[in-house]
Amino acid sequence: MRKIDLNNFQVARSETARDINSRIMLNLVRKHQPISRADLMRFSGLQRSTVSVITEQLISERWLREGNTGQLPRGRRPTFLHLNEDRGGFFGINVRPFTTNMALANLTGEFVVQESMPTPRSADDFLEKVSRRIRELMAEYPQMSYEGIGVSLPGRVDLSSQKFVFAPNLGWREEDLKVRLERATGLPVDLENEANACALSEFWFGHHSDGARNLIAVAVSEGIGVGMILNGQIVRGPSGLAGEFGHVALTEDGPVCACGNRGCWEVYASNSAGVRYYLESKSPRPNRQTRNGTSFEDVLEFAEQGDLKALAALDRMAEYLGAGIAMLLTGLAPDVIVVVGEVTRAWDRIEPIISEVVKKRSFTHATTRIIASGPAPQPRLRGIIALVLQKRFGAPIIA
Amino acid sequence: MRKIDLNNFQVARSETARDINSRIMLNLVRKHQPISRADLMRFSGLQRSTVSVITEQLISERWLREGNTGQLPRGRRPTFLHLNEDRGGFFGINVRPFTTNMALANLTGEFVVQESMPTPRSADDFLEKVSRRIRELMAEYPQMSYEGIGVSLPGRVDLSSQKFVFAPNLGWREEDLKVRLERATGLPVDLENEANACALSEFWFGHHSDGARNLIAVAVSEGIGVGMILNGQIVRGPSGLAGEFGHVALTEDGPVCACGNRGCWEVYASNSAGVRYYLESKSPRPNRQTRNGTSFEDVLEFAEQGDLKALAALDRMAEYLGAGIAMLLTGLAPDVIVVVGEVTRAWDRIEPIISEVVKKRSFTHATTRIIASGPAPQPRLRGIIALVLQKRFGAPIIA
DNA sequence: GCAAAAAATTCGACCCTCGAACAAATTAAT
DNA sequence: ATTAATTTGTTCGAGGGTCGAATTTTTTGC
Repeated sequence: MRKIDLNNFQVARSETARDINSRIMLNLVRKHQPISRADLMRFSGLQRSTVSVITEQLISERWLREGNTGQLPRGRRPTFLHLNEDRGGFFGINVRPFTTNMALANLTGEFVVQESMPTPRSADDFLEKVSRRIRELMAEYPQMSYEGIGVSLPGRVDLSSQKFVFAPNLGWREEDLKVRLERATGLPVDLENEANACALSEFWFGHHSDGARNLIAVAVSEGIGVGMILNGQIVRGPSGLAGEFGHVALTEDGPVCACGNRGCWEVYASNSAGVRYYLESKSPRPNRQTRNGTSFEDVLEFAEQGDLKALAALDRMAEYLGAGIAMLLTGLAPDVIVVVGEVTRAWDRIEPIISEVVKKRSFTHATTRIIASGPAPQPRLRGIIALVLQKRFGAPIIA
Repeated sequence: MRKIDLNNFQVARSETARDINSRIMLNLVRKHQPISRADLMRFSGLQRSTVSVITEQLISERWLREGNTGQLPRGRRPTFLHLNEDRGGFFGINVRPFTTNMALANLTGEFVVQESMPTPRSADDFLEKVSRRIRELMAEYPQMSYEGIGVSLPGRVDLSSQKFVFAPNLGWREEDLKVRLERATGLPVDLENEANACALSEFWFGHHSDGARNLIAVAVSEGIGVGMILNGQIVRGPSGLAGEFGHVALTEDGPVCACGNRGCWEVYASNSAGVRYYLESKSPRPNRQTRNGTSFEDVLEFAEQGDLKALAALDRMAEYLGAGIAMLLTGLAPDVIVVVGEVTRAWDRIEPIISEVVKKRSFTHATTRIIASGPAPQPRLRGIIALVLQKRFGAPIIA
C-alpha cells in the first residue's frame, strides 16, 4: 500500500473514473488483442454498458480500432478490437557515447522508422540535429498524432530539475535538454537513464513471467548501470541517483574507479574490465597503446574464435558479474534480473559461472530468474519508447 | 509512473472518486490539524461544496470531529476539524525472540494500551494468548470501532500465502498465522517483517524531511534486516524476501553465517558480532560459556562506563555497519537511512565512524541523510500500527 | 420459422464533483 | 446602531460517470 504524497497529488474529478477505466481497457486490449467488448467486460468486471461507452470513446479517439468478427458456437459474433497501429508518434532517442539511435514507434511499440547517427559532441549540436530530424519525420508521416519523445542517456537525470547529473562518459555539460527539446519540437520530452530504459524494455515487452512486478536490469557497458523496477514502478530515488550499484565497493582497496573510490563493482565487471583482463593476460605490463586499440567486441570475437586468454578474461568478468548480481538478488529478490549488453553474446559461457557464484553467495530462498536480455536489437530504444507509452498505458496519477 | 497490474486491479466505480478524495482529506487533516474546511479546500483544490459533503460524511463515520472555532482578522470564524482520537481500534503486536509487545492505538497512532509478555514457545500458544487478550481489550473498550491487527515478525512473510518464510530466530513452524488470528478475533490481520515495520514507523511518524518518499531502515539486532520504502511503498518483492541485505556477502571467505553462506554483512555488523568482537578482545580464545552470558546490552553498558575493549568492539561494528550502509546509499540513494536497534544508544560514538566509511566508500552525489531511529520507544510497534493505519490513510487500490 | 444464446446498445437510477447562489458570522466604517 | 465588506460554510441544479435491467441485433440449432 502506498502512502499518499501530499506534496504531489491529484484529487479525483468527475472524469477520473473514466480515465482510470479507459486505461484499464487499453491495457486489457494490449494484452489480449484481438478481444471483444464482451470479453473486456469479463476481464474488467465492468458493466457491458460501461465497456461499450468506453470503447466507443477510445475508438473515436483512435486509440482502438474494430477488426474482424470472431466465431462462436452460437449467438451473435463478437467484433474484435485492436490497438490502432496507425496511431503512434512515439519518438525514442538512445544516446550512447559514440552513436545515437532514433526511432519512431506506434501505439504497439513497433518501430516505423529507425536510424542512427554519430553522437554530436555537444548538447547544442545534438539538440539542433535531433529536433530537425524529428520535425522532418513529423512532416513525412502527417497522419500520426505525435505523443512525445523519450531520451535514454548514459547518466543520471535529476527528476525535479530534469537536468543531467553525473554523466561522465558523455562530454556534455549539465543541460536542460528537456525544456529545450520541447521548445524545438513542440512535443513533451522525458529523459531517462539508460539502465532504467533497459529495465522498462524488458518490463513492457519481455515475455518472461507475465505478472512480474519486480525486475532489475544490469546494463553492462563501459560501466555498469542498474535499473530497478519495484512494485511495478521505476525506482529513481529523490535525486535520480538510485541504481548506482555499479559503484558499490566489492573490496575496500581495489583499483581506483572513475568515480574516485576504490574497488567498485564496475571496475571488476564492466566491458572495460573485460578488456583489461584480456590485455593483462597477454603481456605482464599492459601497453597503453594496445589497450586503446582493443575493444570489448574484439575480446568477444577472440573468445568466439577460441582464444583461451579472451575466454579467461570473460570468465573472470563473469565471476565478478555474479558477485554483484548475488548482491542484487539477496537484497532485492526481484522476479527477474536481466543482463543487458554486449557480454550477453557469450551468455552460454558466462551464465553457468554467474549462476555458480550467485548460488554460493546468496541464500536462495528467492526464486529470482537471471536471464540475458531478449533478442530485441535495441533494448534501450525499446525501453525509452515504453517510457513514453507509459503515459497512456500507465496507472493514472491520483492521490 | 506505475504499470497497471492486470493480475490484480480494481476498476473505478461511481464511489471511487469519493474514496480517493476522502482519503486525501483524512491525510490533509492528519498533517495540518486543526484545519478548517476552507483550508482543506485550498490545500486540496476541491470545491468548497465537495469538501463540505466529504467532511460531513467523515464526521458522521466518526473519522473526523469538529473542534474549536478559529480566529480571523475578519469574516466568519472557521470551525476546526481534527482526527477523532476516540476512534481507534488498531492493534499492533511486535513479536521478538524473547518478548512480545502489544498495543492498542487510536486513529492518530497514539497508544491507548501497551503491554508485553514473554514470547510463547509455539505459534499455537501465541495465537491462544494473544487472541484472548485482544478479545478482553475489545470488551474493555467497547466504544472503539476495531479496524485491524498488525503483527511484526522477526522473519519474512510470503505475501501470496501470508505464511512465514525464513524465520530462523523464532522457533515457529511455517504457519498460517493470518487466517487463524482473523478467525479467533474477527478482525483483519496483516503480518509484516520487523525491518519493514521499522521503516513504516519512521515513514509515517518520523519528523525528518517531510516529503521523503524513499526511506530505508537498517534494523540491527541479532541479525541485520533492511526495510525499504521506495516510491512511498514498502518493497517486499514477489516472495516477501526483499530486504535481506543482511545476507549480502561483504567478503568471499568470511565467517560462516546462520544462512549457510560466508561473510554476510550481519556476521560483521549485528549485535551478535559486537558481542563477539568484545569477547575476542578479552581472551584470545573466546569462551563459549562467557559468550552466552554476555549480551549486547552488556557491551553497550561497559562502553558507557568507559571500557576500552567494549568501545573498540563498538567501533569495529560501526565500521562494518558503515560498509553496508554505503552499499545501500550508493545503490538506492534514498532520502533517509534510519538505523534502528540497541546500538543507537551509542550513536554519538558510532555515527562519525559510519559517516567516514560511507564517505570513503560511496560516491556522494546523493544527499541521503543517515540518522538514528527517533526517541519513540517501540519503533516496531509504532510501525506495525502504521501498517494497519495505512488501510485508511494509504492511497486507494485502483488500476 | 422459431427458440435459444450471445453480443452490443439504450435508458433511467444513482453517485460524484462543479460552480454559482445563498446563508451565516464577524469586523470595520459610518 | 447600521451598513458594507469579508470570510466560512451550505444548498442545489448541471453535467459526467457507472450500474443494471430491458431491448435490439445477430447467429445457430431444431
